[in-house]
Amino acid sequence: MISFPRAILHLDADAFFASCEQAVNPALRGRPVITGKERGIVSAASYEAKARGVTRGMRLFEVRKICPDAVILPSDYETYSIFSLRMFEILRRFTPDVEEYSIDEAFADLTGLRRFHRASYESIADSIRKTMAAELGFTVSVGVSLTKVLAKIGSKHRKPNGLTIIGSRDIEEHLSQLPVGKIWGIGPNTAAYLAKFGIRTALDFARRPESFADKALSKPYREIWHELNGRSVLPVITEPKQSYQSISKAKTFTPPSTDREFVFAQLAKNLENACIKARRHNLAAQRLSLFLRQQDFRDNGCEIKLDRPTSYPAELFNALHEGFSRLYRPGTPYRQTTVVLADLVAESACQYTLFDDPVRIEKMARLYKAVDSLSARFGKHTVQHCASLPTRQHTQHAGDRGDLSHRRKDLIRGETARRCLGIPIGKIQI
DNA sequence: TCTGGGGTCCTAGGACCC
DNA sequence: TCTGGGGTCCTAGGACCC
Repeated sequence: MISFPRAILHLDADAFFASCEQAVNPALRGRPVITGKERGIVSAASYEAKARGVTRGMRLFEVRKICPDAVILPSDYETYSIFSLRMFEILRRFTPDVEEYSIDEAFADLTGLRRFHRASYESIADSIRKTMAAELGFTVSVGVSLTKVLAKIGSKHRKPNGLTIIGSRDIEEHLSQLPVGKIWGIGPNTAAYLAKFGIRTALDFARRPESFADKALSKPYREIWHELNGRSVLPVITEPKQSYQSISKAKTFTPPSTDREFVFAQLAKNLENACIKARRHNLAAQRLSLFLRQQDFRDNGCEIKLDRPTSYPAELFNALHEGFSRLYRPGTPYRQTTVVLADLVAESACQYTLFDDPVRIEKMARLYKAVDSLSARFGKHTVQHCASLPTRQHTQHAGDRGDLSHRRKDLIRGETARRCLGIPIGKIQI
């Protein structure tokens, strides 16, 4: 248990995706910018758009009504990833202890660095904020406190371009304003549960005795309770994420379909995509899960244990088909399919069992190596399995576009982002 | 918040074993 | 056969995050 007071910083980019778009294209600055065109709902909205009433998750036709001059763009993850990397790099100039929490958020441990920087924690945080704004071309919001949970409350307190320090004497004041459901890690279910005990605000929660936390709550919530009381129990995780526990691919289609072949093709395509990602990370799955979501949003799924870890669709189609047949009900309209590759292990760690056919497996490995290199040159799904072909017929929506002009555009945009930040041109893997 | 896509972690309970 | 206690492993499902 860490016993001396810590200074944990949380940094949150303001309207990150929209800000990146404005940073690469100065003509968009000062204008309402929205990303998420490919999904039909708002992923991110610039502050100009938010001022006009645009919110996250809003449907785009609605946006066009309330904000006809909105610039609506498809998401461009390569550009966002480049800005994200630069953001973490800037933070590491101030402290080596950085946790890359998500594409637009980071935690950092500043404890003990006042002497090194000859500055208070507040002015270190302020320098970080200002450096970000100067070098990225958009603002971030920052919170500093004794724990991760409190730092996160701080960064949310004032946005955009905010800096909030929550010292031990300020904790109560901040918590008394905050509904318990707004705390990081407490969702609607837990908020409703806590309400049964008369807990409405974060302060109500923090004030309950430890015996309450021990008796009534599970581990994640006990940890939050400690953190709210200024005791740091959640570490800043500085090791970069190496691997995945699972890889999933999902796709919603509108309108919902009752066509067996079409629904299976969607599933098969998800499987191919999940496998491509697994191979890129040199991972192989020992378990395959699939889910079908009906029109009414009910899910049913099943799970299949695999005989041997694999990332080759050809080896998985039998299992996929078997699972699908178990789940599929004729006449039921489905709107989404999902594939999950789980129990992932490093490919290099895979051993042949007595029952495997090494020759066949080697052949398959060579085949997929060829498929992957063709895709690298000519684009994803240059080579595709027959079973996933029937997705082509009615999904002409954005996202399924295969034409080269989009790809060309993406490349150009990626280069623009690099030039913006002075990064050498080269392929980035997301 | 009427709902897109991609993840993580925790717990309860059953199976099985000594 | 009313019959302890304890451990491990696995799975289903819940809850939450961005």
